Amino acid sequence: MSSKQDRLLDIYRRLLASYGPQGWWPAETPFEMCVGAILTQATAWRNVELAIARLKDNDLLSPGSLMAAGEEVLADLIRPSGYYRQKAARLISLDRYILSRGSSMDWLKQEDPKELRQELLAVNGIGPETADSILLYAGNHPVFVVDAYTRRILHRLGLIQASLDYHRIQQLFMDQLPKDPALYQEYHALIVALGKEACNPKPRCGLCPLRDLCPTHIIPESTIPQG
DNA sequence: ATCCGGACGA
DNA sequence: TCGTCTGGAT
Repeated sequence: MSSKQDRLLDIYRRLLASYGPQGWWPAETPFEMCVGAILTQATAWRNVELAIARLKDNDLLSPGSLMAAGEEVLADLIRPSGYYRQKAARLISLDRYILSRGSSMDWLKQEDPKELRQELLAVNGIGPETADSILLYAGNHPVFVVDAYTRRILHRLGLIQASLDYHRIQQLFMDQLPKDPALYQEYHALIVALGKEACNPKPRCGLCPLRDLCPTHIIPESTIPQG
């Protein structure tokens, strides 16, 4: 029987059964993963793919190459991913940091994730979600990634207040789930799948595999909370 | 018009 | 806490 303790694991099993393994992160190298993490900030992945393809065409997906290209060239290439001036500056900050640590990027998997997190957060353009994404998907560290979908979905499921902060939402997952990076990688990806397919800002509960355990879908439409 | 796999500065 | 950054898809 499922108690309150393993509800998140139960939700995970349902999402996996409905959507299948997502196989995240879609990148060929750790460096490409980090670049994607910056480019996808508040941006649909579809647009990020265009930007990454353009970088790849110009051989700019290796450490050092972004800095060498220069901010303006970079901005022009990543234009389809939006926020292109900000993100060009952020990619250069990222590249500088990676060069300072070693371009093989082995350190990302080998060093203490708590120390790495502090360093990442000190880089311009890397906030909590981006830092944790890099730790989880490029470093294979057991750090759960929280994004806007995660907060919205948990709130609609009645599991948290909409105002609960990043760290506490992260703790909720990490307290209830085994510290397994493969599990965290798949779970976050499945949450994003649910957020895209069904749990939109205007929820499409008819498509939702969790609707039978969600209090939101039985509320009349006019009173559905918009948070 | 609305919404995207946020972060930063005021 | 809020305004801003920006293009692309629906």
